[in-house]
Formats: sequence, C-alpha cells, structure tokens
Amino acid sequence: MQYSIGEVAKTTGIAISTLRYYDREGLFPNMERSGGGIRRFTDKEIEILGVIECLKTSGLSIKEIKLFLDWCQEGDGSLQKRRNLFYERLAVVTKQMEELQKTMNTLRFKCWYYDTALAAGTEAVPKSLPQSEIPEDILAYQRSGCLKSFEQTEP
Amino acid sequence: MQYSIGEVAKTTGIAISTLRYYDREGLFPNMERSGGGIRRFTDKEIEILGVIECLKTSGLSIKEIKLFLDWCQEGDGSLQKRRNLFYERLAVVTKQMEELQKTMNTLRFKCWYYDTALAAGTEAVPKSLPQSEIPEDILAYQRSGCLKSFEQTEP
DNA sequence: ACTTGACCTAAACCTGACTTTAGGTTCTAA
DNA sequence: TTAGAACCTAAAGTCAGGTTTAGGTCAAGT
Repeated sequence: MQYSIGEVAKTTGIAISTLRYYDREGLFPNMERSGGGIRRFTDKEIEILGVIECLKTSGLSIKEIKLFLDWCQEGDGSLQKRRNLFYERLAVVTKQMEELQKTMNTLRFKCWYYDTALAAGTEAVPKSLPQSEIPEDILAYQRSGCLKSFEQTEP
Repeated sequence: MQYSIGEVAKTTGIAISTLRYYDREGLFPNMERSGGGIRRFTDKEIEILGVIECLKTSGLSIKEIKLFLDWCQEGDGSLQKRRNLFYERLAVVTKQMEELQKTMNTLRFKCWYYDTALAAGTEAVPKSLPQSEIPEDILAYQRSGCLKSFEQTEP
C-alpha cells in the first residue's frame, strides 16, 4: 500500500512539515518518490514512524534515532548494538515511570490540599494540619530525588 | 535556614545559571537579598523548587508555572483556580503514564526481537516468526494512539 | 488545455529553556 | 587589608525540534 504525505499526516496526526523535516534528517532511508519527485510513503515508512515515536518517547533525539536507523541499514552486523540500545531505553523508561509516579503522588497531595482548603474556605486549614490528620493514601506523597535533602510543604 | 545559590545548586543538582534564570522569570517572589544584593534562599524557595519540578514534569512551561505562583500570591481568592490546575495536571500525567506503558511494551518486544535475532545469528528469524511463536508476555506489544491506523513490524 | 489542490525545495524563522560571556561587586579568612 | 572565591547583571549565544515563507511543480478531473 502507498500513501501521500497528506494522507499520512491526516491518519497519524503528524504535521506535513514534520514529516518533511524527518525526511530531511534522513529518517526515511530509501523512501521512494514518484517520477515528479513526490514522496510515496509505504508501510515501511509507517513502521519507521512507530519506531520514531517509541524512541522519541524513550528520550532519544532525532539525531540518535537517525543513528539507529543507520544501524538497521547495516544488517545483521549491528544486531548487538541495536539490542543494547533497546535494553538501555527500557532502563531509562523504567526510571521515567518512577519519576512520573512520584509526580503523581505530589499531585494527589496537592489535590487533597486544595480540596481541604476549599472546603474550609481558607488555605490556612490544610497548611496547619498535623501529619496525623492527612489521609493515609495521600501520604504516599514523599518527595523525590533532587530535593530530598530539603523538607517539603506548601509555598 | 538560609542557603547561598551555590549551596542550593550543589544540593539540588540544579545549575546556578538555571536558578538565576528561574529568579529572572519571577519564580521566587519575595526572595530576600543580602545588603550587597546576594540572594538568600530559604526553605520557602526550596519548596518552590519542589513545585517547579512537579509542575514541569507534569508538562507545564516556565511561564505557566509563574502564573500559578502568581495565583499563590493572591491568597484564598485563587484557591479554586489552583485546585483545578492540579486536577488537570493529574489527568495529564495519568495519560503520560499510559503512553509510557505502551512505549515499555514496544521496547520489551524489541528486546525479545533482538535477543531472538542474536540467538539465531540473523534478524530474518524473528522477522518471519508467526505471532503464535511470540511469547504471550511479549505480545502485550500493541501499538498506541497515532499509529493505530497502520500495522506494525520491524523496519 | 486548463484549473486547482496537493505537492516540492531551500532557507529563514521561531520558541522554550537554558548557558555563556564580559565585566564588575561582595564576602570571608588569613 | 587584601586575595581570591563566590557572587552579581545584562546581553548575547545555543540547541532541539520544528514551522513558515516564497516561489515554484505535479497530477487529476473537466
């Protein structure tokens, strides 16, 4: 199956200008063109878009993704490198998930804090509440990495 | 307790230039200075750094964070707005977690794919394996949002 | 043949979030 | 009281990841 750039943009939600930018950056090696120079996206390119999405989310830059795609062109000789890349990404994303979980806990605490404040009509109430009055499930709120060294309340 | 910019940078891992940038952007309302103009960080500012970290992770820009901090200055009149912001962020982060979970599944599939390829000595092996030969737990790999409309294999 | 919507390129532009630079001031310890 | 580390500002620079612009070309229907 083949698709025009406009069709791909419409179905994926990726801007036409972005697709052209990716192409400029070499993310679609061997993409075909019509006689007149018009891009012909195929399932190959759609697959690549999936890989780009995955690797981008996992924290790679466009240039790094290009590097990976270059390795794919090299054939079986680069299998080890490619494998390692994915294991590394898996580790990174696992960390990201933990980070995000901590952020969720903080947000949940804030939601509780403001619900309590609104119910009381003033922020002074949740602010002065002792830990013992804070619901168990909200106390999952314990601060993360870089600020661990300092304590935490409400600005 | 009071801290110099250098101390804060060292304990939080945030660059001095970044702390000064945040200050320039107004993220530390009412931060004190010494007679000579030297910043005096207090626990108030450290708390704000925690909020910045949380809101940044949840997808807010520096300008939006500044806005929130302005609301905090307004007092109880802005409680509702602040509450809504955190509920909204909670929803956004929940979506982000789902996104990340899908990315994890894709990565796990890729890890399996390359392990299989390396064991066989060639990518041709996992590439041509029928779905039925792919381990159950790896098949959690089903593609996400924007590319759902197209199918998925290996570029 | 002709129109018109979709496509093309190169090059300039944009934004966010910092960082660097250049030149000067403050603080602390000997 | 003076050296040097740590601090200050304003302004310019950087980088990624696009987007916009200007000026064309292509292709499908009439």
